[in-house]
Amino acid sequence: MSKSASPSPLSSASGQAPGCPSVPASRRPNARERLLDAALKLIRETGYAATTVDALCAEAGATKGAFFHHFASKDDLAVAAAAHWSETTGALFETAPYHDPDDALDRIFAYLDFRDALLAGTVPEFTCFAGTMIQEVHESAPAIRDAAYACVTGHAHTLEADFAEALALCGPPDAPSAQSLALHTQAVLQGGFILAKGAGHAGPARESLAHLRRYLEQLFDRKETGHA
Amino acid sequence: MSKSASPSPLSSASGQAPGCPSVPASRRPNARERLLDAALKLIRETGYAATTVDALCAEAGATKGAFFHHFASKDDLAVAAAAHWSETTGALFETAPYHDPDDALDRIFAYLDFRDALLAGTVPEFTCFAGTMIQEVHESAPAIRDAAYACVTGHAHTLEADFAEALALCGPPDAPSAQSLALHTQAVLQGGFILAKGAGHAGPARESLAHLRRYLEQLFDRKETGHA
DNA sequence: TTGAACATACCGACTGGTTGGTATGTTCGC
DNA sequence: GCGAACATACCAACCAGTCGGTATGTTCAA
Repeated sequence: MSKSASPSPLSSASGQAPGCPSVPASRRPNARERLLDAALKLIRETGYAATTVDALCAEAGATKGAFFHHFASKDDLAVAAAAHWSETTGALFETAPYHDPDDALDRIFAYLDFRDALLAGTVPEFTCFAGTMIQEVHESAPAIRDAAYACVTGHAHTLEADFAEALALCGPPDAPSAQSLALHTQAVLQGGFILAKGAGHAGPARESLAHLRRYLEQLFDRKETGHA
Repeated sequence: MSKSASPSPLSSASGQAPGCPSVPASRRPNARERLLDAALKLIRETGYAATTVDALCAEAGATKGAFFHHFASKDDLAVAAAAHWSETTGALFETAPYHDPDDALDRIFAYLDFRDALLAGTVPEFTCFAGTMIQEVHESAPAIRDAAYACVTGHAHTLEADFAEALALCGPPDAPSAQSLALHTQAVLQGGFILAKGAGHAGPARESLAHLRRYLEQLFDRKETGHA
């Protein structure tokens, strides 16, 4: 995907240590959910291979027994976490206000504004879980790679209708396809995330997003509108 | 960076098993060099954390003793491998023919052609060693992250002069900086690599490169030239 | 020219801590 | 009292890193 997170909605895994007496661990949202949230957090911070099952359990306030009760293996958790990521970010994007404008092109630029606004907080908070996993396991764990890539293409797909509509209204005759544009949008975001990780801040991601905005403004011959 | 590799020049690590009688291991390019080549290959295939020192040694036809004779730690090798990557790809790009055209903008489009031509072979052969490492270690190993990010920015820097010249000749009045354009170029490449890893082939990377070309054509008001 | 002193490059068995995964309970809602 | 949801104890494989040793120079004083 490329779905990134605003600090709050996606950083929900509690770091509560096992043994904390206030709330019995088994009474909080079930261990499966907590383990999935922990996976999103830790894997975005340190990558898949470097995230151990023990660390996942500690972060989630669960035990190994709970882990292997819900997931057949670490890889199995990764696949489930990809689905979890799609759900979480899917909800975030579905209810976001960038769908409001009547004009398709306005919605696209509003989407870019929204993505820019998500570039807040620390690097692991706004970068993409799916992109991180794809890069790490693409050769070694096809099941995880496919699940993570489906997050990306799935999210890109939600942009296609707007691109198609904008293309029909004011696209140039030799325009690329809506699908290609939607995927390129995600590629720019993913690339921006990598540079942001290298730089240690969102700066490069913001700049690439601005270039993408300019590209689309030129492509659709819209020179104003954007506020970013 | 974002330097990627043509199959041949960057896939040089020999997989010769230890004990192969034809050429005594100690007579081939020294163990340090072989270990660095092995690092480029294996880390691009399976990532940094999942690449073990033993696997590196096996790939290089070296022993653990040789490994820790030349490198203080696995992290130390990663930093050295980043420098090695910069040297290897630096030589590839320096001697590439895209510098030939007299016009700066022509050189930029020739660079894009060259990058497109590098998108051959298998995914691990054309993707970027530096980008892979940045994503994995950005939070956990600052020294490696910085070394890898320096590969990217260093390569981007080699494009800045051409962008500056093109900007001066035919850039729009409100154009972005040469530095920002050079960095965005790398972001698009990196993002394309991630999608390519997810898809299992270079297709998405090629498409994003085509979008980048179109962006630059529009920005510099050059509608022909490109062949891609 | 020789040979002691030192340096570099490499070898591979070993270690102690870690890892993913298992085996065997316990708890509790129904 | 039964099965899902956990917990605890444990294990074999694996991992990065160590260490004593060898082979092959290089340096330089006698």
